Amino acid sequence: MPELPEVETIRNYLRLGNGEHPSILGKIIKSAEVTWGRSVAFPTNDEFQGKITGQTILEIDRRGKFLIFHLSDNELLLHLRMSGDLFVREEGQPPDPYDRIIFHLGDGIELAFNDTRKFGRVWLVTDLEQVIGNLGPEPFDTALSEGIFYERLQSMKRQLKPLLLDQSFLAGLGNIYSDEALHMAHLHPLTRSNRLSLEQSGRLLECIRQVLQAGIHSHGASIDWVYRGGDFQNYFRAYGRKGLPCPECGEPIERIVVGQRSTHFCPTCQAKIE
DNA sequence: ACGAGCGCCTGTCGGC
DNA sequence: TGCCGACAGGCGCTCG
Repeated sequence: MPELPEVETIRNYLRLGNGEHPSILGKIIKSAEVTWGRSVAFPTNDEFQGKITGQTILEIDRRGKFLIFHLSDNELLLHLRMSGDLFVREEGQPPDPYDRIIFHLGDGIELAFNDTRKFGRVWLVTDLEQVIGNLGPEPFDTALSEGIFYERLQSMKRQLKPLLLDQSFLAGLGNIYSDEALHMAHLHPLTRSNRLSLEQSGRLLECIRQVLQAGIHSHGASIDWVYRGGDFQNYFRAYGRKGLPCPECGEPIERIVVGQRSTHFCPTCQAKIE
């Protein structure tokens, strides 16, 4: 499900609370109840439950699509993949059938890692690099200049769409926001990265930042049965709009498959650069 | 170096 | 109505 804006929304929800419940910062993990073993990527299930018990949630960060819980002794990383979500609930509620891990936080509060499709994973480590060492730069990192971005694009001959989905190139974009960024930047998804001019690559970086910022501002996108709150789906320019008019020129949006992922673009606005 | 194909999972939707 | 394939916000692996 979630890409950078959705993960950021969940991070804020957990850090700040939402009126229904308070922030979970400062809470102590009394126990972790794992109901789907493979949700725990590292260490073993028993070690995970043993080590995490008694640790305090000091702070919650985000890196790309990863949530990072800084605990008193360890780092807890969480990746929601396609259908994962996190809910703070009062204890004693009937369990949801798709809860995979329940963290009991005391004070009658629990944090549920809910994941219909079971692709999501958690890690409990001492060194973050063990899990996120290969991630590319954070899109909003001011150290990521136009010049650096241009050089990174020039150094490869990748199709733009799969490249933007590659988390070691740039951390945080998924299928929605990469289609949206390419449409805003007027770049064809199959254009090779080394064909971009300095100006085009600068525009791409700027558009990536704009769509992510807009997504965060809308509290993410809500599609299908998953997710709550966000309304960025009402502002899609290309994603999921096959056959509907391009918001800029009115031509029908096309859908193709690239790297097994559906890809939406305007054949007029996003001409391919050979 | 790069991309295609597949596996991991469960649910929804549209067509016949 | 019932079945069946396509599809879904992700990613790691193997194979050319």
